[in-house]
Amino acid sequence: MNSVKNLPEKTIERLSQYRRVLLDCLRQGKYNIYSHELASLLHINPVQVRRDIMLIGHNGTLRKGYDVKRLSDMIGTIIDSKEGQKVAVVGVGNLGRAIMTYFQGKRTKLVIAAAFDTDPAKVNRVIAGIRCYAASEMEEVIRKEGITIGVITVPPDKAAESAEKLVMAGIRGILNYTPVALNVEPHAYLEEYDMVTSLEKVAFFVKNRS
Amino acid sequence: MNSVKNLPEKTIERLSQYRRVLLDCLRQGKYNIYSHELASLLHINPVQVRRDIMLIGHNGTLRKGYDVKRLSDMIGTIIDSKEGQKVAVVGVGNLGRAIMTYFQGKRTKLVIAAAFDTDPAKVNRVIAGIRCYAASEMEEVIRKEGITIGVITVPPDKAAESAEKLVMAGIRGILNYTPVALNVEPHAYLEEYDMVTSLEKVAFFVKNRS
DNA sequence: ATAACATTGTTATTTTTGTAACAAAAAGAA
DNA sequence: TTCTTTTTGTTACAAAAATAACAATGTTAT
Repeated sequence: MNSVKNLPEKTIERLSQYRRVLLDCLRQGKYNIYSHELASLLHINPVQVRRDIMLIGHNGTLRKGYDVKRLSDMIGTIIDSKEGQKVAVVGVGNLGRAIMTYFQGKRTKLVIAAAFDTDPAKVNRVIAGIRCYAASEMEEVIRKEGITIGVITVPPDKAAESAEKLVMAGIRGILNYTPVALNVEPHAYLEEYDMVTSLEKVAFFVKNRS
Repeated sequence: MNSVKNLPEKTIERLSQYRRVLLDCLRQGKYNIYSHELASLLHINPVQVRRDIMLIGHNGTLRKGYDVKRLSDMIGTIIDSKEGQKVAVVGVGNLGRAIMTYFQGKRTKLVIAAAFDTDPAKVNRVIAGIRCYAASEMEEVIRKEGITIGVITVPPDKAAESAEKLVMAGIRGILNYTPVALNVEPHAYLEEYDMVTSLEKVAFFVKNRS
């Protein structure tokens, strides 16, 4: 079977990036775009762009490139859920707030619906447009709101506990920003990102450049 | 040639993660670790762990695993620079502060030495232990301090300008957290990370799970 | 002492990802 | 019209990454 479910992981990442660029284009009144333009905006190869677009079953127009609106809609049908998905941010520290602020009114299909923290100064307040609940209410709120994705931005020592609570609440996907490897399989899809690793990687390549 | 410079990119990322786990082990008084333990802590395959460790020319002891201290030191010789490297954070918003706080006193070989912002309320103050300078002083401070790496955490519309300034100041590596693809080649090594893409990826896999 | 086991180190194989090559066809030039 | 150029769509190839297979060998059990 060659359906959308089998798209390569890297292609999914790039689709998200293509759409970001495409939405910028629309804002600027640009209605067509060539594969090589998309490619150079993202520092990748034009062939890869065409290949990705082929894989999702879209097609462009010879010598006119891709219709920006149509392509971005098409990407939407691939990566968005029809009814949208709700996201919870667990941990309203600097990083949590960064994400909440960043998403404010950005996507309609991926909405941050709740934040959780243990700090009484934050609980029951609205931060960056998002209601902050007590961590103890997590299961209840997640179920009631139908939240499917959790973003963990708590301090490292609270990470495992937060993940466990999310899983208990029936969460389906977790994006973990703490440097603690979580164990949530097979209940939830897990994506981990560690800023230190990224920075150390940059440092390594800086050091080893001729 | 099969030197350290030719290590696969993914291996570099994993080395950073191995070290993180190894340092945790040391703190907990665990002095030996098996490849399968390291692997399960990072959700990867034990063979990959052994292979990575082989590639850096380290070796363990049969049936005793790897010496935690020796291995973590060895990883240090690969990914750290002997004299260390200094990092600047450009943009002291929520995300910038998250990174500054996070690094406070963590690594000795990778030190955040300065932050930059345009907000007068932040300039010339010390935030999370780091001196915040005016953006206009960027070139001067970076050269004077010998800063080699820049982390960009400004709002999207300031991203290109910030990158340009960093390059002008002779920066060698950039970690870009804004959703704007920068063009800094061939002056600096560039690593980009977009939180929206990560979240959309999680959303996609949540949606497409059986 | 011998057998069974556990674990590393390494080579071989498979899978995934990226790139090159090129046919097809529309647009413009001669 | 016919030729050249440009750009897509697709297949073929190459590179990178991950996994499997297995030899080597020390350890424990019998």
